Amino acid sequence: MNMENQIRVRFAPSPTGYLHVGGLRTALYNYLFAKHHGGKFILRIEDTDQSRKVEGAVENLIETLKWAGIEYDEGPDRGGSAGPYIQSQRLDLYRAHAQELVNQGHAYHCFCTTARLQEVRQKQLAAKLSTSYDRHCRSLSREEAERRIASGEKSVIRMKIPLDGELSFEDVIRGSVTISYKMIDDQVLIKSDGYPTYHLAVVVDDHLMGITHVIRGEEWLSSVPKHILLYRYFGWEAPVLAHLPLLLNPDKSKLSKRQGDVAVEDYRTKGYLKEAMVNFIAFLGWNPGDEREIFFMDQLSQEFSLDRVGKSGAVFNIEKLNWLNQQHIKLKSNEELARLIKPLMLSGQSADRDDQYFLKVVGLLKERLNFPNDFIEMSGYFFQDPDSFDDAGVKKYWEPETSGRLKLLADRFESLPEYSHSAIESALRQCADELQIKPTKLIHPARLALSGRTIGPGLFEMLELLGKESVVRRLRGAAEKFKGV
RNA sequence: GGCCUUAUCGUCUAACGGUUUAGGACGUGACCCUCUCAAGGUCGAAAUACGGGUUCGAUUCCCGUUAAGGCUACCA
Repeated sequence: MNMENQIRVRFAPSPTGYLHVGGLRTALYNYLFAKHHGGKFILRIEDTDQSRKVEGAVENLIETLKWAGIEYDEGPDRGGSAGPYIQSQRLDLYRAHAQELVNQGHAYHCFCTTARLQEVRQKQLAAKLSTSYDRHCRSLSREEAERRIASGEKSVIRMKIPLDGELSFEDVIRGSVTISYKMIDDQVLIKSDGYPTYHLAVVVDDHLMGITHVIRGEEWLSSVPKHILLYRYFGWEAPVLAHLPLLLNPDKSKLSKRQGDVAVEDYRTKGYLKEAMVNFIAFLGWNPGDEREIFFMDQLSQEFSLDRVGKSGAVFNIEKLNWLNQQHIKLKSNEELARLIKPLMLSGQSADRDDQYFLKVVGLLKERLNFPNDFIEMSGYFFQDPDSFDDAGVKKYWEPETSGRLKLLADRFESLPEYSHSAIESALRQCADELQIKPTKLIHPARLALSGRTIGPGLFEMLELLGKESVVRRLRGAAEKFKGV
């Protein structure tokens, strides 16, 4: 592979707290695109807004990406040849580049106060005009600007937008887009605190880091002209652009916290598998073009292509996520699933049983799990005798003769020379036969006696796994307990 | 308000002018399987926002309307 032509993409979140599911998708698409083309995926932290900085957010972001299996080749904690990967550590770079723009006449110092800016805006609003900076300082001479800076006056650096004309650019997903310069403000490049704005930093970094493709959310589409203009001012080649459709609430508004969880970690703590999450997120805006639905990360990277990314926003449909979660649980081996479940259990819940037994319980309950967590609530009776019995179940299944029947059944099981699934089943059916009742008259009460519930795995699998001793004990115990019913 | 973007079943989407009675999946309804619950299977209801063009032929191309979303900060 030719290094010159190697594809380099990046995910550039700002550390304002948690990783948003929309951010996860952006990261995922970038990652998949890089992997698919044998390129590099870079993580860059965009922390140029000091007021929005959140303690621990970077670590949290990194941790969540790693959980999802999105590994980056270069980033804050990994290093790389294009570092540093945190924008607050690159301030000199932005200032130097902004100065270059000033020197070339593509940008200028602006001394307008916040108060004046607000006043201008108020007037525009009152006159029902669209709000924009009135370019008050654009005509200041270099000499005057130098003088005011020297005298200690605060300023920002703004880029010059052409006064008329328009700019067209190509987006991989959206095709050709044209925006008139009249609609664009003389954007602030360097803020009065010396930090760059997003627009300057993103262009400088993407270029310096050799980014070939910018894949990001649609909310950036409108600011592309500013970026393209900056590339031109610097004499750089702009990367290929791809603006992803947004993720939506069920009511089609932009996905927000009010209508459900938006933090990836929330889904993680709820017990969604990373495989399900990745599979689901990948399909929000992309599909393989055929009818396959279940995908793992490596298949996704093999097949991912920007050509198959849609243009319209996608509702985050939790029902489908749930289904995918269930599918991925079923696809896990008992061993894998057990590894996920074990840490969730209280130490006493399964401590007295060996791993083989635990694994078998997992296997028996796997199909019934929507979340790994469900196992805890479902599996109690596999580890200790039930201490409560479903009232409605007792009422429904327990007849006056039932206790006697279960005692007989217990006797039969006890004397079974070989305690296997088929032996258990034929013993029970034979028993029912002798009692001249249908097997279900034994099956339902037996399940109740063994588990305290009316729902659960097949009775014979359960009986076998529980073992003769505890089955006999539980049958007799329940028979005694409910003999007066 | 202005600018930009988008528009196929409730939801995610397929169909890159004709192979389409618009396909699949989730959800939903019925049925089957069955010792319960799941799982699985079968069948069903369910969509091209609207109006104009272009074309022999439009879900697909163009225009308009409508609706939704994004942007409109010294936030990203």
